[in-house]
Amino acid sequence: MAIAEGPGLVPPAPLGPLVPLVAVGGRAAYLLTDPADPGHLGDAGGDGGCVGDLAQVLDAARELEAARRPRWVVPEARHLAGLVAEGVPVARLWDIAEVHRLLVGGWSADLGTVAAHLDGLALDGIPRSGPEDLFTASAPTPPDERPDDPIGPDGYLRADALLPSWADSDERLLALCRLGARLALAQRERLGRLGPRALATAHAESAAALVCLELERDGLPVDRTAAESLVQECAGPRPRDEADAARIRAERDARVLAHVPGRVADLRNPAQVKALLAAAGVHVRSTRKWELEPLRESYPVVDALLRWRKDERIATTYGYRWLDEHVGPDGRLRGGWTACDGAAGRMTAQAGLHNLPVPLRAAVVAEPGHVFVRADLGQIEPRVLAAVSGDPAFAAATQADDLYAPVAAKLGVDRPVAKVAVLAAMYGQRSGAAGAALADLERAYPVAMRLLDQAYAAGLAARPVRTFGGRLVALDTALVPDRDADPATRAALDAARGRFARNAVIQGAAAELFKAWAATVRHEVAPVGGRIVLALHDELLVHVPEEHARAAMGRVERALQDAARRWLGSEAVRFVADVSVVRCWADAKG
DNA sequence: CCCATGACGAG
DNA sequence: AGCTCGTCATGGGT
Repeated sequence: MAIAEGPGLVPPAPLGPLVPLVAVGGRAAYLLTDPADPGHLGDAGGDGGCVGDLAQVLDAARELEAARRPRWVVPEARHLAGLVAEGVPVARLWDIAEVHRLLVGGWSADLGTVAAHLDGLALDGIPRSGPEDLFTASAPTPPDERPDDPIGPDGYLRADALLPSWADSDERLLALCRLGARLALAQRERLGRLGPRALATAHAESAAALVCLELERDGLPVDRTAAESLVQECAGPRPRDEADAARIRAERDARVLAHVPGRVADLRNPAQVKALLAAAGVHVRSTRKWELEPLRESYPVVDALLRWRKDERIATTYGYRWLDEHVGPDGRLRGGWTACDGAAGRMTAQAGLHNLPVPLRAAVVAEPGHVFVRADLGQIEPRVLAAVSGDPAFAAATQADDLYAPVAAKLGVDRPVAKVAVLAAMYGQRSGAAGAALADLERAYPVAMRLLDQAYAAGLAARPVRTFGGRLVALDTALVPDRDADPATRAALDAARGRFARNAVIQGAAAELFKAWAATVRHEVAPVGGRIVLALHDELLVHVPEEHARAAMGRVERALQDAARRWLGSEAVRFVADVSVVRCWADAKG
């Protein structure tokens, strides 16, 4: 969880020219900085920058990208959406928002928040846009002597600084560029204090934001006809109108209700479902799936209910409406992507891209002449634990294809016992019996176990932790007991924070490695026409012309070795990926 | 109309 | 095991 101090294992990335860019409304601007002195900015009048109409600035930016490979500095990656939409393979980025999330945790990272944070101003004083109320309208406002400065007279970023209403002149767009450069340099200075690895993480997180933009641009190839027939199997035919939809819904409900004659219940209401089940002689604490699953063999009504839920899920969430809304005329399923969530820093996706029900994966099909190179990381979390803890014995175990085999041998237990023990150590199992093996684990891998214990203790005490790559995970805002909570509730919440922290240092570090891998894959497969079309925590789907499938496989594998070596700064821990070529996502072995 | 909660999908 | 996310639904509040 701590950043390794001492001699840097990771060589500092070459700085390269930083080029702040902003795009607001139909206009944009960028300014070159002096690589030797990034604080010194160019002059937009000469060759030192460009400002004006968006299309014109993008033309110049495209040339600059090809010629100089600058590191674009943007308030958030979306400012580069214009370039990305044109298919420009933007190589390097400094995403101020992503770097802020890395440095201070949480998700809020608008430019006003970043500026206030770096300038040492209270965050609750940040001016917010919106209709002025009587209070703010009557409050005295300091004289505005520098109307073209995005920082207002109160020291805060103007609420409308990135809106077309304010950023409507060359002068103001260029002032925003200068502000972006200043903030990026301040962020870099703070990252430097955390060690060289944090700077590398900042670059990788920014690259992940570019991956997200391209995922949104390219979408996931879907065979709409196949998808519709899969939906039909669960949800029935496409309803002609509202009455038809109600009829189909009633038919689906009837298949459950028929098991309990003489009773009606709204199956979408858990309380009524519980009563319905009780009437059928099934008494449960809740109607959760894991509680009902063991009963489905003995009670037909339970089996019918669980089938109903599965079909209802398709009908409501992944049905015709979902296809209509998210699958474009080009057969691509598109949703929004974010490079990190507000917790440990995993990528997130909307439009169901991160939780497609397994049956629907049969509809994810490569386009004619293309295939998918599918790759997923094997046993990623225990391997990451070995890496971030620096435990030499555990690192030795990662040399095996199956990490649990040497662990089992060392503990003198069967493999399933070793696996449960390792997972219990990482995630804090409360039930079940990993007991004796857990104690052996402490003796066999004390360094790794100590890292987990320290994270747990930090969570208990509501102290923040940092991931291996430097991401701050706050623990003083979540899972906080009420003032009048009883001791038992407090203890439960403390323990929950402990488990959360223990999980965050593993899950967060795994997310960092995954994103570094994804960014490297993006770069490596581009020359053979490959595009990442899905990123799923430990799995990548790359869409590639079939004649380049073999080459792309090799590049995906090599990207892992490169990314892991750069991320970890050594080859002490082995990371493995299962890579295969498939036409349809469902053809991949699970 | 917003928000907490239950439920469930994925990793 | 345990943790994260997004989505849809209900129901109780404002």
